[in-house]
Amino acid sequence: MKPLMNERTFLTEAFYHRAATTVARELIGKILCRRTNDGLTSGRIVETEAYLAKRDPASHSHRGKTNKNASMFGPPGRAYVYPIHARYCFNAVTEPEDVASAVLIRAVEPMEGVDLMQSRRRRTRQLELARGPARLCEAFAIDRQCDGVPLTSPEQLWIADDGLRLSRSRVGRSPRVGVTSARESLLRFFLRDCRFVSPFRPSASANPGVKKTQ
DNA sequence: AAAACGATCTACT
DNA sequence: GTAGATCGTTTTG
Repeated sequence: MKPLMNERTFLTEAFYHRAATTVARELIGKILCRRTNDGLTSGRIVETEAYLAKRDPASHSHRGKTNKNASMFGPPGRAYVYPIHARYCFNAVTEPEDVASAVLIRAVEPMEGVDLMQSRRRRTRQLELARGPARLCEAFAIDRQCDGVPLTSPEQLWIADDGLRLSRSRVGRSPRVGVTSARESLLRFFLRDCRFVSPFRPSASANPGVKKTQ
């Protein structure tokens, strides 16, 4: 496990202050880091999905600001964490304040704190530990208390850059773009342009719950 | 206070 | 590939 976590390389607000699709693509290969009383966990981001502010009916911000999606309307570089199906999903807020776009982190490849992750989830194969937006939240102990926390300082939750460079062309749009709900089925067009995967994504095979659309 | 709702997961074929 | 589980949160009566 080679790359040492240099906390001075964390991404700052300027990184997130750009188009959600750009941030989604560039987050591939970066390192999600989390520190709790239990210790440090980190992992390579291998799959992301942008949720656009306007004209994207799948975005939680699409029908305006509410208590629950408020942090999406806040400044970029903060967490938007939101409960679903008895678990949680983690987003990084992007673009200027009030635009309300965000990037969902869909999968991470565990690096540090694997034992801790395995104790938080039930013992699972390493590549399965944090593959899936709700799985990674469980592995990293991310819940509603993280909603709104800044990602722009290496304290409890941040994203680091260890210098790995993936060529733009190798960061592809997801070949498995699909639908996970009836509502999402209306959104194939958007998904096609908003999901990104790492060429080094673990387990190129099944992604449960995702159906083919073509 | 009860019911409905998920940007999902697991187990199993 | 899919059925059934899951439970915190919001919505409804």
